[in-house]
Amino acid sequence: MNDEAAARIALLRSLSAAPSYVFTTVLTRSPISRIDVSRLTGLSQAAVTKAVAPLVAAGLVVDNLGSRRDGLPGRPVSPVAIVPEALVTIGIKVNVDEVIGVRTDLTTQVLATHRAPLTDHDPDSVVAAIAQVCARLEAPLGPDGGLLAGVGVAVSGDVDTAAGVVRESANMGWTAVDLRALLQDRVGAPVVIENDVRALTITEHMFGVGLGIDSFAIVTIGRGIGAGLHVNGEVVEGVHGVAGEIGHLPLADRDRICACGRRGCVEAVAATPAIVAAISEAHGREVSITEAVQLAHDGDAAATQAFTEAATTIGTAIASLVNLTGPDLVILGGEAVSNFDLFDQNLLGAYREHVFGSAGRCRIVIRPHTFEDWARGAAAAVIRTLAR
Amino acid sequence: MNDEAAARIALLRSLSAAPSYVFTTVLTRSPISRIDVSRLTGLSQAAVTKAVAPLVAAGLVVDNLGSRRDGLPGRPVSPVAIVPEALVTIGIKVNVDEVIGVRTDLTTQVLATHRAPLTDHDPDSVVAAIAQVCARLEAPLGPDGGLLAGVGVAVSGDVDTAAGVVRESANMGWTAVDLRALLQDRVGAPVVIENDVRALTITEHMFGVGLGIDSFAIVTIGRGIGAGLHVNGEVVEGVHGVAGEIGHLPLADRDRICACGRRGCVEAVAATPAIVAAISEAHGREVSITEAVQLAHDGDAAATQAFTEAATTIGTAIASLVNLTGPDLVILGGEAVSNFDLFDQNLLGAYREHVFGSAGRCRIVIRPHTFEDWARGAAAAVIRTLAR
DNA sequence: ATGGTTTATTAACCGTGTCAAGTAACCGAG
DNA sequence: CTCGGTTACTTGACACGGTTAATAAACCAT
Repeated sequence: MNDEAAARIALLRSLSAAPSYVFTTVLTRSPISRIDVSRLTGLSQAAVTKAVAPLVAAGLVVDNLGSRRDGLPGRPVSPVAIVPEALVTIGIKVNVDEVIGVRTDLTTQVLATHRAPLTDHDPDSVVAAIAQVCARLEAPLGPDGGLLAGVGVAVSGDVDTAAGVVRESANMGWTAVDLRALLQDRVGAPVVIENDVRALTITEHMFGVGLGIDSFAIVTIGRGIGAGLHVNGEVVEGVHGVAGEIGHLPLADRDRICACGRRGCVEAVAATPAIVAAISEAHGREVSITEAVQLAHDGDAAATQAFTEAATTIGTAIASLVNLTGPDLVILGGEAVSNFDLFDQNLLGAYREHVFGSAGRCRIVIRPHTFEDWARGAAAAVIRTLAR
Repeated sequence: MNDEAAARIALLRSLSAAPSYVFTTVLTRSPISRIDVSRLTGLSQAAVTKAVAPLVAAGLVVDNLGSRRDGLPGRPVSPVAIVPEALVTIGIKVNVDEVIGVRTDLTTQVLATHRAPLTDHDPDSVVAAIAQVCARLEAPLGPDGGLLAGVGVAVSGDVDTAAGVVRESANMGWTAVDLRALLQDRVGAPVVIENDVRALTITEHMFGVGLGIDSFAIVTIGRGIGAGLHVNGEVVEGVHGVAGEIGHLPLADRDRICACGRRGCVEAVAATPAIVAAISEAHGREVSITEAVQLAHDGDAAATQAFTEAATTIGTAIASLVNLTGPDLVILGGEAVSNFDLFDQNLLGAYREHVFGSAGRCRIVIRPHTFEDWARGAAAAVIRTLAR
C-alpha cells in the first residue's frame, strides 16, 4: 500500500470507540447527516462534529454535498458521505475447485474479478493460486499496491481469525494450516483469514439486510449447509472456533450417513450432493445438479421427493436455530437458493410447524449469493478489521 | 427498604462501568486483593483503589481483613471482601403447584425459606400467594423492610424483563400478565420479573460453575426442558423474548405429540411427565415418577426404554445446541438430574455421537438444582439489576 | 538495619465526550 | 426585504474517568 493508504489506515486504527462507531455509521449509511449519526450512535452532535473532522481531512469522508431543499423550516442538513475509493481491498473465496477473487472499494463494490482453477488442494498449491489471483487484481494498483488496505481470504471450516490459521477444513482436507503466514509475504497488504459463512455474515451486517439488526442468522444452502450467527450485536465464533454448524444438526433419519461420518445430519439430506445422489440412485444413473433441478421442475417423482425432503429438513433446522437463539432475522443464502421455488413451500411449512411461540416473529428473507458475493464477504472481513 | 439500604442501592446505581465491574468482581470472588481485581478487570491498580473506597464507606465491602502471612517477599495483600449482609433480597420461584420463596443475602445465601401451595393459576391468586410468602419473609426485617433491596420472581415462559411482564407462560396458562404492576404495591421493594431458566443462568454465572466463563449454557431437565444461554458474556434473551427453547427442538419421532401441540419436540419424550406417561401406558396403570425411577433401577423393560429414549434425545438436543452456539460449558441442571445415573451413559453417548468437531471440547457438568436453587436464581436476578 | 520485592495510595495529568452557548442556513410572514 | 422561527452544525469550557508515575507501606532475606 502507499503512504496515503497507510495514513488512512493508521487514522482508523487510532480511533477510540466512539469516533470509530461514527465512521462505521457513515460507512454503512452514507450519505447521512451528522444529526442522524448522532441519533443512531447515541452520541452528542458535538462529538459527531469532532469525530467527522479528521475523517474528512484524511479523505475518507466528504462534506458539503449539495444540501437539501425540502421545504422544511430550519437549517438544511449537510450530509457527509463515505469516499468509497479512499481504500481498496481484495477479497478471496476459496472453493474446492476454484479460487475467486474480487477487488472492491470501501463499500465492497466489486471493481474487478479474477478466478483461478484448483486442481490440487494442498496448502502450497492453493496459496500459489491465491497469490496469482491477487497479483492480477493488484496489478492495476501500481507497484506499491496503491490504496490497497488488505487481502481477505474466506475458507470454509474451523478458522481462527485472530491467529490467521485454518484449524480444520473438511472441504479442503486441511488441518492447522497457517494460511496467513503462508500468504503474507506474497501479497502487498495485511492478510485476514476468515470463515466463509462468518465473512458473508459480516457483509450482510454492514451492507446488507442485516444492517442495524444485531441478532440475526444467515443460513447458506449449497454444497454444504452452514450458518453464521450474530447475537446481541456480536459474531458468535464459538469458544473452540466452531459455531453455526446447522448442517450437522441431527434432524434427518438415522440411516442417512453424512460426509462427516455422523448419522442423520441435515447435510446428509439437504446439501446439493445429497440431493443429486438421491435422484441419481432412483434413476440408476449419474444425474447432474442442473438436470436434477430440471427433473424436479418437470414433476419427476424421485426428484420432487428429494427436494421436498431437503426443504423440510432445512426448515426444521432453521426452526431449531430460531428456537435456541431467538434472532430477529434469518437470511437464506448460498448458491442453491436460486432454486428456491423448489424449497419454498416445504421449507417455510416445516419452519412454521416447529418454531416456538413468539420466536416465530423472526423474519425470513431470501438472498441468492453468487460466488462473487462470497469473495465480497472476504473483503468485508478486511473492512471490519479497519473500523469496529 | 430503609435509608441505609436506599443509600447503598443509590451508590451502586450511580457507578459507571468500571467501578461497577470492580464491585461485581469483589462480589463474586470475595475475598480478593485489589491487585487481583485489577488483573481480572484490566483496570489499573489506582482505579481499583478509587473504586473500592466508596464501597467500603457505604458498608458494602470491608477492608483490612487480617493480611496474609505467606512467607513471600513484598507487601502482603490486604484483601477486600463483600459484606453479604449489606443488603437482603427475596427470590420467588413460581411453580405450577407451589410458590417457593427465599430470603437471601447479597451472595444469594439462603437466610430463610417459605412456601405456599397454589390451587388456582389465575394471576390474582398467584399474586396473592406470592405476596403472602413475601410478607412472611419480610416480617423479620421490620416494618420498613430493613435492608431489602428487591424482590425477584422467576416464572417459566416468555418473560419481558424490562417491562416486568409475563408475555406467555404455557405452564401457568398466562398471556400478557403484568406481574410487576400487580405485585409492586404489595411488597416493600422493587420487583424484578425474570424467566426462570435465565434466572438460574444468572446465578451460575455469578456464583456458580459459570463464573468467569462467558459462553455457556444451562440445560434444565424436569417437568419441562429448557435452556439458558450466555454468549460472549451476555444473556441471550431472544429478540422476541424467546430463546433457549431446547425442549421444543424437533428431534423426537414425529408421532410424539408435545403438550405445546407440536410434533416431535424433545419435551414430548424426555420431560418427566412424558417419561411417566410412557411407562404408565406400558404397564396399563398410573405410575408415579418415584415409582418410574424405581422401576428403571430394577431393570423394568418399559421403564428402561423410556429413560433411554429420553436420555438419547436430550443428548442429541445438547449436541445441537453446542453445534450451533459453540459454548465452553454446558451445565445440566433441574430436578430430574438427581436421577442422572438413569441418563448418564445414553445422554453422553448421544451427545458425543452428534457433536461436531472441536465444539466437542465443550465441558459438560452436572448440577442438581433444588426448588430453593430456582428461587435463589430469582434473587440473583435482583442482584444483577444492582450491579452490572 | 538494609536492600529487595510486592502491594496499595496519592497526585498530576490527559483523553474523551457532554453541555451550553453561539453560529449558520433555511422558511414564511409581514 | 427584514425579521422571527426553526433546525443543523460548531465551538469552547468543563467534568468525568481513567492512566501513569512517584511514593508509601509492609513484608522477606541477609
